[in-house]
Order: sequence, then structure tokens, then C-alpha cells
Amino acid sequence: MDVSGDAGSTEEIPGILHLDMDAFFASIEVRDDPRLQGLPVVVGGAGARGVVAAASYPARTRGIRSAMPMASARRLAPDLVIVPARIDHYRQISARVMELLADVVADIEQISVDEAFLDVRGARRLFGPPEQIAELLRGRIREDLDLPSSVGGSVSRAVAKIASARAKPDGMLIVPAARTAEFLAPLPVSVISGVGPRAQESLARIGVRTIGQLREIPRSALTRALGPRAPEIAALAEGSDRTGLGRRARDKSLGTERTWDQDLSDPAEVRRSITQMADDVARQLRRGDFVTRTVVLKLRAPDGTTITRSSTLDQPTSSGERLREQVVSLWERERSTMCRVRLAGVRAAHLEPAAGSPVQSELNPRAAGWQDLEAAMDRALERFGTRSLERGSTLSAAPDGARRSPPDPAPDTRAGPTGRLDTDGPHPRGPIGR
DNA sequence: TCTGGGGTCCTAGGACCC
DNA sequence: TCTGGGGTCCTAGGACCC
Repeated sequence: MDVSGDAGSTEEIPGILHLDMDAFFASIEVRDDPRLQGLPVVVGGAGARGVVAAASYPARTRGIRSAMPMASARRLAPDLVIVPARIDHYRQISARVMELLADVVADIEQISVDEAFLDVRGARRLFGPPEQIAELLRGRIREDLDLPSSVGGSVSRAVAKIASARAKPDGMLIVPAARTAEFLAPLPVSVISGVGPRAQESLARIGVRTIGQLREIPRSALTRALGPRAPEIAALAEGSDRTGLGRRARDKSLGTERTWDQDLSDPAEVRRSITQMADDVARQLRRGDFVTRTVVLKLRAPDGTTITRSSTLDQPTSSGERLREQVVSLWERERSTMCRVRLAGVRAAHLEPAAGSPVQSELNPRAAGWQDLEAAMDRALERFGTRSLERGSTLSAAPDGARRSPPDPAPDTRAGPTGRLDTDGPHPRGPIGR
């Protein structure tokens, strides 16, 4: 590697760009309904325990931020407009954004629905210096989708990401290699990706609040404060990381969870919910052509204590029946200690591509019957929507069938990510989650 | 009326095998 | 009879990100 090399020859090109859509979900909602223009708009859940997923800039000037409880947001802006999230819609627009980027730049790493890294060093011949490419990309997104975006550029990924955040809204900031230190020094350590509340607290205890201060601190003190992550964070702080763009890692897990406005105290209700979640997760697996071997049940008590319990299967599966069995047996082991439940979730981990995994039907003819049934249910759901079909057993509240309760009063199909199946047929989950 | 829902990555201990 | 060390898998929890 030609780090530092002979001074004065060629300066490193700030050719790593980070493009980030501005207030993505909220900008889309405002674009789609011009009456919302200029208003404090947030996307998120309106319920008692809802939080803000995205806030428009007028909302931000009132102090509203994403991840803020909706109740607090309402206090800050009594005229707040709350729009429920339309995840599939955002995913489609995200896919279009990525297409526009790919028209110009070959080397792209999408890192979430609304952001991507681009290595433009190879595109300079055709499109000019990074600044010019950044403006070209932002212009195309604006023309094609009528949405604002911001771009940061640097020799380092971490610094490019910091720069795009400083460029917002609707701006661009390219940091020349030689001015990296100067740019970073006054910024709070929290701008470094990977430095969350805990790490900030540890750093504050040794008097470190800015990146400039972080650079001054002896490495040994840094290690005491941050543990094994110290070297990595130090490198980010110096802007000296030269991690290239990687391909987006394959999906590793997938799941769904739900927080209730009012804690559940009836174990039968918990059981019914988690079996529905297991079905939902199984359906997502089949849609994405995945199988899983590890099923994880997550439970949160009213006081916030969260536990996870997992079980690993002998054979990978995408069968709702298998997932339900696992999840229910995990629940049966915990129900005596978890009297009230605020949140429950089901997740499938260690995903593998379905093709190439051992075919269960050969081992178990009964499973083959289930596979056929579940495939038929998938097709029906795609055609008629989520509420058209529910399995008999999920309608029965008590395991012994003592009481049959009606299906959920319906308001909250929204809870699951597959709430909207009506859009674009079987797309394998899009690259939304990571 | 204090904290959502989708994820990733890391650590650490115990079991088990060689 | 007592003694390893390394590797891998599983489970649980926690920090962090968007």
C-alpha cells in the first residue's frame, strides 16, 4: 500500500462518497401529499408506545428527532402530522434510487434503505472529479424522484459518512485528504459510527468529548475506556481507515416483533401472538427462498428486562408448523417467570438459501403435506391479502381448545413487515434490512 | 403515557470432540 | 490418575445502527 509514500507527488482523491436521502420516509410522504409541505410531519406509530421513524425538517426545527417517543413529539408540536409508515412503498423508491446510482457508478455498497457508499475513483474519466459526480447523482435523484439527498466525500468511508451528515439538508461536502484532521477535530465523538451512548459515556469519563481530544489521548487510556474496539475507533477518528467497499452481506436473520400498548397478562394471548409471528416469519423465509435452523423467541417484561431464548433444529426449515412448535415450547419454559409481557418477537437466525438444503419431505412425509399446504396459503395470501386466511389453531386462545376467540380486531396487521403484500409480488425482502 | 421494529456484530461460557 | 489445548457449535446478552 502506498500510504504516506513520497510527499508531494499525488494527493489522495476523496473518491469515497456517501449518499444519504434526507428524512427519507417523511420526504416521500410530503412529496406524495403536497398539503403536508412546510408542516411538521413524522412517520411512525401513533399508539401510546409509538416512536418517530422519520421527521421532516419543519418537525426537526421544533426539536423532533427520529427514535423519539411519539408522545414527546406531540408535546413539542401540537400540530404534528403523524403518517403511518408504508414500508413497501419506501422500498420501491429505494430500489429506484439505487438504480439511478448504478447508472453512473459501478462500485456501490448499499447499507440501508436510504443510503449507500460509492467508490467513484473509477468514474472520474467519464464524469469528472468527485464533486461533479456527487452533484450529478443528487440532480438525477431530484429530477427522477423529486426527493432531496445529501452527499459526503472523503478518502475514508467513515469520514464520508460524517461529511454527508454535515451536508444536510440537500447539500454536498467533500473533505480533501489534507484537511481531514482539521474537519474532524471539533466534532463530538458521537458522530463516529459505532460510538453510541455507552461509548460516549466511557469517553466522557476520561475527558474526551471531541474527536480532536480523542486523538490526543494515549492509546492505553483509550483501550481502558473502550476495550477491544479502541484501535478501530482510533483509526476512524484519525480518518485513516481505508476499508474498501464491500458487497452487502447476505441476510443473516429475519424476524418480527410487536410491542403492545397495554402489557399482555394472559399467557394464551402471548401464545397466540407468537404462533402468528412464527407463521409470518416462515412466510418471509419462503418469500426470500431461505431456510433457518435457529429460532429465537424474544420477550420483554413491563420493566424493560429483555430475554431471548433460542433453539436450534436438526434440519433447516421454512415451515410455519416447525417454527410454531419451537416458539411455543420456548414460551412454555418461560411463561411462569414472565407474568406480563410488553413485547414479544420471533426471529429466524442463521439463514441459508433454500436451494441446496436437505429436502425435508424425503425424510418426513408428513412435512411434505405441510409444505404443500403452506405453499397454497402463501399463494392465497398474495392474492387476497393478509386477513383472508388464518389458521384454525391460531384462532384458538387456549391450547386445549377450551375457548375460541375471534381473530384480533384487525387494527394491527400493520405490526408485521408483511402487512402490505399488495405491491409488487414476490420480491425477496428488498435490500432494506441489514 | 419513557423507549418501536428491523437488523448486525461481538463477547463469553459451556458442551463436546480430538 | 491427572492433565493439556485448540476448535467448533450453541446459547444468551448487550451495544449499536437506521
